[in-house]
Amino acid sequence: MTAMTYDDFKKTFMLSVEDICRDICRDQQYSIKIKNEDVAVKNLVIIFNATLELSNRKGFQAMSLRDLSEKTELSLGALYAYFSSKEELLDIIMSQGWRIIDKALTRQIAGEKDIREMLRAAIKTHLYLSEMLQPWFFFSFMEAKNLPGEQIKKIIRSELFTEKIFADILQDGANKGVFSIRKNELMLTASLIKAILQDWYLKRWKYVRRGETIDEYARFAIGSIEKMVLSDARY
Amino acid sequence: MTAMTYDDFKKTFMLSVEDICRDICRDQQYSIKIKNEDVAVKNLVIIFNATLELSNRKGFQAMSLRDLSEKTELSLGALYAYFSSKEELLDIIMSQGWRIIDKALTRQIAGEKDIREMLRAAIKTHLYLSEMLQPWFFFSFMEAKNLPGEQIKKIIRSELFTEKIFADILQDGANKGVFSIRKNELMLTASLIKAILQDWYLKRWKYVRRGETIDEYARFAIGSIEKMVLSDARY
DNA sequence: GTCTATAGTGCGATAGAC
DNA sequence: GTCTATCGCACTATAGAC
Repeated sequence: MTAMTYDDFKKTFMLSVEDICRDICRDQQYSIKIKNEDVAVKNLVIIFNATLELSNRKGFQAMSLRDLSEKTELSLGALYAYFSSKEELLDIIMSQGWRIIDKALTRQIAGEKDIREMLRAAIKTHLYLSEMLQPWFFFSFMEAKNLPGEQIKKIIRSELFTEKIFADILQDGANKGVFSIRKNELMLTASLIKAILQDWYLKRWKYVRRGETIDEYARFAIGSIEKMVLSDARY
Repeated sequence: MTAMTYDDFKKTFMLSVEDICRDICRDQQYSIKIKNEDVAVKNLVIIFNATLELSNRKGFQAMSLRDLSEKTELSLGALYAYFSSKEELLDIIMSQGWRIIDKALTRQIAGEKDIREMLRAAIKTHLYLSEMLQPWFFFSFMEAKNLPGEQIKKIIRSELFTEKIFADILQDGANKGVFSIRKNELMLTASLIKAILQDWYLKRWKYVRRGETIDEYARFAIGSIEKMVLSDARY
């Protein structure tokens, strides 16, 4: 587990986007009018990718359906067979991301006994997941404030949930004497870890430009975080 | 210097927004039609604050001039006496932020001799500046990708410049044996410091909700960063 | 200097042919 | 299932009264 790389992660957790799109097609709550599932899935994948790319370049609001029509090579009318409004498109994309995250985390077994390994595994899982879904993570961070109230609550809950995972590991480690963290700095430390993990998908352009890989970043992040939290008795 | 608090910083570097607006009024490159400077400055302050507030809630693109008109209690026609287009408004707001940052950094004397104090001063200066201009920093991060090419380049240059400041301090400290940083991890460490500083203005809602102050955050950030970079010989 | 009224544009969304 | 053509609306921006 310790030596898990991004490639290992992808092999284990890779969920084909097609499968997720198939789920969405069958979901009664959306109004996808296409009956032929293969056609629907194929085009949904195209639409999602195009939406993320256009939105991440100029913002979802600023992306017109005419832009999307051009990029997907589907007419305006055809697009409306896949969603009933631009807002529903946003909704489907958000739910698609949550579905993948849920599935990935469900498959992730919290089987680590050693607290230090638990922290490492949590860091890697979060980094690798955000790498796999980088456009979606970037999108949901950037568009968060424009989203309808229900979506924004989900994002905040997710932010706090992730933080809680780290806070619990830190607390556990502190109790066992493995970590040394001031009592009133527990949440701050968890936030700081989150900030480090988030930087990878928010500033990906910078890291890619320097030729840094996700595995190098994970290694560096783990090393830095351990320097902060491991008790000095480690030597 | 070490014990500088946010209040000290504000007293030393506080630049009245009014003064910056006065600068902007006199700037020939903008087409502000109001001749009475006092009226112009007063309303510009109102317009800037309203724009930042509305944009940070729902995005600049999504904010209509009707929204802005309502919030500022100025009519649509009146607004156009202060800028010639929505894009120019964006331009003026960006330039207003840069002006304040330039002035603040110019006043900041890099008088520290001790390398450890230099790192602390740099961290505090960046945190305090982003606290003073939090809505602007948040705005320019969130709207960066929607901005015209010239503005986006300026933001990227600023990101890399800040990072370079930290990289130089780290390199200097490493040469002197005060810091212990692997050679190939210098830029990663600088990026990590930036990420920690950035989290304060990006997730301000979270920290404020928990009742954490900027001074506590600064203290915690300095402690954490020093744990990562100080060589073990410090004890 | 600020207002109201409106011109002109491009958007999201729909209708109906194929 | 996909297309073209078009409706109605809300936006940015302007004109002209006060």
